[in-house]
Amino acid sequence: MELTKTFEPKGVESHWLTVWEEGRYFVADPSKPGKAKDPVSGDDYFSVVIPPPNVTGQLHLGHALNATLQDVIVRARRMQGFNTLWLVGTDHAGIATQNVVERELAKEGKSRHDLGREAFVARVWQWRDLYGRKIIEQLRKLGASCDFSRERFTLDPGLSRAVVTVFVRLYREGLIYRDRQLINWCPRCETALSDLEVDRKETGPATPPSFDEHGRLDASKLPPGGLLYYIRYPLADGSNTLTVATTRPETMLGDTAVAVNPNDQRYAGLVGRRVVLPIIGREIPIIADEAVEVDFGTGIVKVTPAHDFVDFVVGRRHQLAEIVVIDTRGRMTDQAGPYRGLSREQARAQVVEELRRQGLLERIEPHRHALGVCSRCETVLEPTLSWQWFVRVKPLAEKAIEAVRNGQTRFHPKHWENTYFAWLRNVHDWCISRQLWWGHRIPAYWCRRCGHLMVEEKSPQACAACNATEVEQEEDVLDTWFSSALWPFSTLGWPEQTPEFKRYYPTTLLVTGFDIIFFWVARMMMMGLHFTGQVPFRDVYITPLVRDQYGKKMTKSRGNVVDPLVIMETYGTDAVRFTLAQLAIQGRDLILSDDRLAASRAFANKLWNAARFILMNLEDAPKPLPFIPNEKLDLAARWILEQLEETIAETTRFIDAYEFNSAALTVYDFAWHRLCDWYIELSKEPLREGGEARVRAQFVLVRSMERLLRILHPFMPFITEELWQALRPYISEPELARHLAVASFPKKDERFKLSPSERVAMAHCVQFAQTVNSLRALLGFHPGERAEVIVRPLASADHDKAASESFRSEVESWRKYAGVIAKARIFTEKDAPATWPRAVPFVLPWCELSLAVAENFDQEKAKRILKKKLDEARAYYERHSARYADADFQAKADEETKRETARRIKELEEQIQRLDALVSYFESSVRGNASAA
RNA sequence: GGGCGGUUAGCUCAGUGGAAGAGCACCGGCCUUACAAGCCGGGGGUCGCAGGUUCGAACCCUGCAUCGCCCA
Repeated sequence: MELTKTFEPKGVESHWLTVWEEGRYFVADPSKPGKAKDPVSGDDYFSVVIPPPNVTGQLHLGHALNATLQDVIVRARRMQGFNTLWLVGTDHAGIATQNVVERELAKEGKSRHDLGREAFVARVWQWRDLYGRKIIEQLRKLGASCDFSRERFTLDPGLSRAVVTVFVRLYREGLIYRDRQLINWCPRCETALSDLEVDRKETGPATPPSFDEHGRLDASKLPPGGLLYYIRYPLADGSNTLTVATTRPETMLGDTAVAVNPNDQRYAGLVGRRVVLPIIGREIPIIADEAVEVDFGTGIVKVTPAHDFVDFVVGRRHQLAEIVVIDTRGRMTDQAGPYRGLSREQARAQVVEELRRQGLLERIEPHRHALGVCSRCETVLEPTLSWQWFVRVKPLAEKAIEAVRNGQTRFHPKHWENTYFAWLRNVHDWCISRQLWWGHRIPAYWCRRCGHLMVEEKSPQACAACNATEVEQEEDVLDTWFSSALWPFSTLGWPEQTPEFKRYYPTTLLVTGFDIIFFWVARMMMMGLHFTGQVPFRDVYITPLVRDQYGKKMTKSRGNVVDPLVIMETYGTDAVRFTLAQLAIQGRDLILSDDRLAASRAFANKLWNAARFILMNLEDAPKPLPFIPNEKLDLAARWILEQLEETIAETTRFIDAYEFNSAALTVYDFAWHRLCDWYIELSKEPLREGGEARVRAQFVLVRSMERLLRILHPFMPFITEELWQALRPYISEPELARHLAVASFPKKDERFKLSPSERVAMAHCVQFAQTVNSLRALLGFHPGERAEVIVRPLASADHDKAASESFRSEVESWRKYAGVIAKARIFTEKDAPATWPRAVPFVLPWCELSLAVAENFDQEKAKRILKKKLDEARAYYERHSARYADADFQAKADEETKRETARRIKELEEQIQRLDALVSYFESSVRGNASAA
């Protein structure tokens, strides 16, 4: 099989997507037993539900990261033999989707009201069917091995049924109630929002506005916040005025009291008196309430119960009237007197003008505060008094806290559980009704005749109270997150006891971002525990946040959003995935840069070429290759195979611990720096040699590469599948899988290993070769030029004949290899040529070597190198011997450490002694023979 | 105001108690027939600051500084 000279990802990727799909490899089968078992839970399955992206979504880097990490685990588990399900789908994203379709309609000059509810909802479905699967397609392209046959959507019949079941049960248990309260309201979306859908936007301090010559204000230039207005309220007895401070002067029209803090000595005498509300002329009381901050403004505040959360609470405490002056579209109501019909903004400008005209505007100050805005459209929210449905969260939260506290569900990294706990401990009731058309319509029914309320799974035929048949359903729909909270079990068929639900619940893992801990994780936990009695997932892995190369969060407004599809196109999907995995460090943000992506692309290319080299050398090989046991292999072969098995074990450990970065690095290091840099180079000789040597090398290369491809497959599925297919005919394995995607994940094979002394020998070999290479470069050898080196034991070992013999035989075992890597002929003293030209000596902790050099080599340079090494060795020696001489160290350090330190000191002593001798030799021999011996 | 996280080489980051590491960037030498998206070398860090614990601290504790995030 011929491979191109460089890796071309494009065709490869789409090809394997099709093949995997046709093989139905990712379709879960609940009836099959798993071939692996989790050592802790005992589960033979592995299931993950994707955090549902919303239907309006496009794949962004956050999704790409999230999906990549899920896919790494899922592919690994599938290969390990677990019965694996990765369930995929989308949520209906009530507000966002409705907005999209409303904008479409607006282009046709229509509003949703023109169509009516039914036609509008039909239109949204149409939109969803056309465009709503885009993100799923993008996930496929990324190589995500989801079970696309089980794709779910929160508005599917099954999931909708789960929503109704849950709603009715919670209502009957008293955990859902209806109430008229002040809630967050978006006047643009015209719906209620939950606390979590409110963004806080820091505002101000802004520049106070200027009035024109007519005393008018330009409403369009008035900032939405950032100002504090001081307004005088005359006392009802006309004796004086009080000054109140507010950020929202237009709400004064709805004031029903003025308040001070009961502990505020300044105003103690005021409480119980009355003021006249300017413009409106209403008399309102002065009350005392703890909620008033003494330091805010003048310490006297206006109270508008219908338009401010604090004031609402104060108002209920003091039984104040709740006067609504702003309606659901942000327009002033009839209660706003002269300002009725104006927008909030216009009303503000006019109220301020009027107060000024009447001399009641004391001053306007710049002021810093936070404005609540809609997380969807950034419109400034209007706290609004209305009837809504709420979930009583506290009782549910307690169980959710406990399940994490006792370890039934674990967070990775662990510290995120603090965020989870903090939120659940302070949780408020959840406003779940939305005044939208797109979503799950609340299963509550009203009798038109007597007003009786019925919450039922199915529309009642008649009123349970008066038997009238005119029954109508609640108009509101549920918060999208209400249905997402059920996702881990509603997608599996609950409330039915489906095979999927029985087989795959509780799910094994949830992978998501920290910003979603409240929206999803906490709510899924609450609902899961309440309705199934079990946690919805055992592990929660919190992904890092993706930032751009300047460390900035990617946002549309900054314009620094990187489109994953673009970089997939540029670098190849495997490279993007590998980069993301490599940078996914627990507890840290992920900064993506072109450099990293390029490095991953280079890695893919490196693999490609390594495989190409191997394949080039398999033309004469039998299919499959015969298995060769450890004993029949030479040292280098056994070394690389042992390294391979270590790499397999380590990578598996890191994947199990969700340490994706370390897993990726481990594989990378083995592939590049050991397999490619060492073994492939070492294999060239036996391959050339032919015969048994060639056959053995072929076996080792194929084994190393194909097992490497298996552990790398979860990270880089496409290139590994492509290369593995090419190698597959040569693999000898009973019941070998047709494709890598479903091949077995390797387990550490203990048969391939070195003895301890061989391990030391190879470590020496590596160090020796690196030293020779380093000297070659420093002394200006041409890369193609062959070096000649003598290696001998350090002086102290010289006298011991046995030691000297074992030294010689060790060198014998690896000198061929070091010779290849360092392009050198290596001699021991025994076989060194009798006449030796000029040479540069060098000393390692366990040997001495000298490198033959040309007549005119740079002696000064050689001396500098030696001196530098000598200084380093001395510094270490000083540090170690000082430590070793310390009485406390002798008394308190453990034996192992002492032994090791003593050994190093001895080693360093010898090295220094030899180096020192060599340096002085150099110094004394002006132009003498440098072959110090 | 409360909490969490970071601060290690020019950049991005590994490294949870016993000789400071990787990738990229930089410098030098090489097209050595798998790979120039490559090969072989090299330089570069009082591990934010100050105390403490310890025989021994990048690592544990305290305080401070600074950057970022979350909550109120």
